[in-house]
Amino acid sequence: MNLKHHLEKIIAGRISEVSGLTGSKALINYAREATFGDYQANGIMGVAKQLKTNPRELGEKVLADLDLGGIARKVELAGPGFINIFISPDYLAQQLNTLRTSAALVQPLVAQTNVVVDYSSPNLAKEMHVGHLRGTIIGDALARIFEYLGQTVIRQNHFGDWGTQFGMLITQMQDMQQLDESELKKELADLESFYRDAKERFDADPEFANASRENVVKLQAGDSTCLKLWQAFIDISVEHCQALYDKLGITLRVDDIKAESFYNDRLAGIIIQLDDAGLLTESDGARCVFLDEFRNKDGEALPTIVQKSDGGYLYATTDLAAIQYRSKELNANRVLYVVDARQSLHFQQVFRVAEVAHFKAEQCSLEHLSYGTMMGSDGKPFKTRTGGTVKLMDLMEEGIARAFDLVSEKNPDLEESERREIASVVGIAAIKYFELSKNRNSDYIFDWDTMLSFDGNTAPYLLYAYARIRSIFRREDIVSPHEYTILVNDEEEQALALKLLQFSETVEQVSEDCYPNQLCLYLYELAGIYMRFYEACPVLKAETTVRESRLGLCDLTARTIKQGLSLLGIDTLEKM
RNA sequence: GCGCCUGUAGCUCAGCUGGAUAGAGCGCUGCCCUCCGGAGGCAGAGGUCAGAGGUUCGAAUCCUCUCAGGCGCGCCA
Repeated sequence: MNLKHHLEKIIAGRISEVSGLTGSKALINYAREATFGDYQANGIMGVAKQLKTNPRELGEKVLADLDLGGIARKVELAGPGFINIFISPDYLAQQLNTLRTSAALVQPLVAQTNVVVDYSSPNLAKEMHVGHLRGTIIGDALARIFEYLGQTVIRQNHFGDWGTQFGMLITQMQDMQQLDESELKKELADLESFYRDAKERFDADPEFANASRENVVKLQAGDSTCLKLWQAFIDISVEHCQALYDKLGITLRVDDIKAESFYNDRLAGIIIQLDDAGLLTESDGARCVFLDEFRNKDGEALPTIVQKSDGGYLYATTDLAAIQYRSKELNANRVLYVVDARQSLHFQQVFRVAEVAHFKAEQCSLEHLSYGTMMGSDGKPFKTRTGGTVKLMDLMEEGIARAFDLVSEKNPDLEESERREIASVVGIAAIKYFELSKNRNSDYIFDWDTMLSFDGNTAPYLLYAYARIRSIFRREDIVSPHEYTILVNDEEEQALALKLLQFSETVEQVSEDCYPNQLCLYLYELAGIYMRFYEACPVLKAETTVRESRLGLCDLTARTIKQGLSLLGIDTLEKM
């Protein structure tokens, strides 16, 4: 039940009736203070203005025959024309008892859509580094959320596997043609240094550089030797990535890979279609699309280059082919590009070209979900002490090691193996949650101490809150909390009940505007409200009926935290 | 030069389509409590929301300009 939407519908309908204006909005929002109720409608003032009438009078009329069907215990007009809605405890209890017995905490959305999520998309030439962390984690959380809401999610890992640097890598590999598979794997164990070596030779040795350029051409022309070497390299690189995804708890699989090379044989067709549509212009030998809305510094048209003067294609071409594939073949309703903010101009151009060229269906929405950069404590992009990029695998291992120290300090009596297990969950959770809890638009400062803190909006705090609730149910005399009937009386019970009911509102909201930090905030607030409830309302000491009701609230809280974290791609622990 | 993003408490960050007295955590000050696992609860101090105009009954939020930082801007991806 999405109470917010429900109230919006009823009250907006009432406003329309009274005002005679169709499409009036109630503008339901959470009330900021308890004295203003639980929800408030802010739409009266705007409508009154339109009608040039007194907002209080209009409010009175709206309230006159308003029937919320037992949802509210009190509805009042306040201030210049707010409608404050106080939710009835009986209604909360009734809703929670329905929720308690249902398998899912959130009902699937009525509309069934195909959602393509393009995320992670590292360059296979190199090892994944911290720059890939944020997009990978945010994209994965969004994919999970859409799936949970019953949408058909199509993950697309748009690997970079076809750029010019592969010529260089192939040349480097040519020295190893006689190696068998396991020996080759050993050579490629550290992709980073393999790449570095190749680059060094490329820069120092003209013969090597020439061979590399030739290899690019050969590769793209389908030369079998080059293709074989390329494929061997890609296979190993994909394995590296998959190991990383598994460790990080990312749902991407080999089947989700639609690398750049996948679109290779469609690129010529893209050019032809653009040409047929009369959109192509040749400029300095390159083939470009010029659109009016994009202009450069001198007010001149800004090109989207789709074919280089040497005949090669660019990533704009590949992205156009991908749009066509996703819209026309995958039948996407939404395509979400979880890609960092620096590419925003590129996407604006490509999306617009795709639209003008009809590469996408009318109702297919292309959305660039951009995100900011990870900074070090100095406020500059996050680097190693020596100024290099931080490998993702190293980062995860450091997180786990730090979590292990922390667990060992807090709980030294646990077996080491158990502490290791806890550490691997806490360390990964801390990193992921830290990324997700921030508004994706802003740059943020990476800080181990904050993300591993047990205070504040962090993974350890939530994991601890969860484990603590669960510990109640390990008592022998508590068998099946799902059976308990929930009663809602005390103020703290009401607050908790309402918050629990709002889980679906939050998840649905995130599916609309794709800000997972809203879900993090919800979980943090839920845990806080629960703590206040637990502080004020004795559970185990209460009389049977109340005790069981409160156990029911505890159980529902635990389930909600677990489900919420799971949507963010974070595991929970029964003990920690 | 043009464009995009960012600027909120000492620090790290929230603040949803404009709504009532701008919030949280850390740090600082004080208080309380022990049904689970104190990795707890409550309260206080701390803000010209970068600055200046404007729109509005109402602006951190929308518009314009200025300042500061980050990023992008024809054949890399």
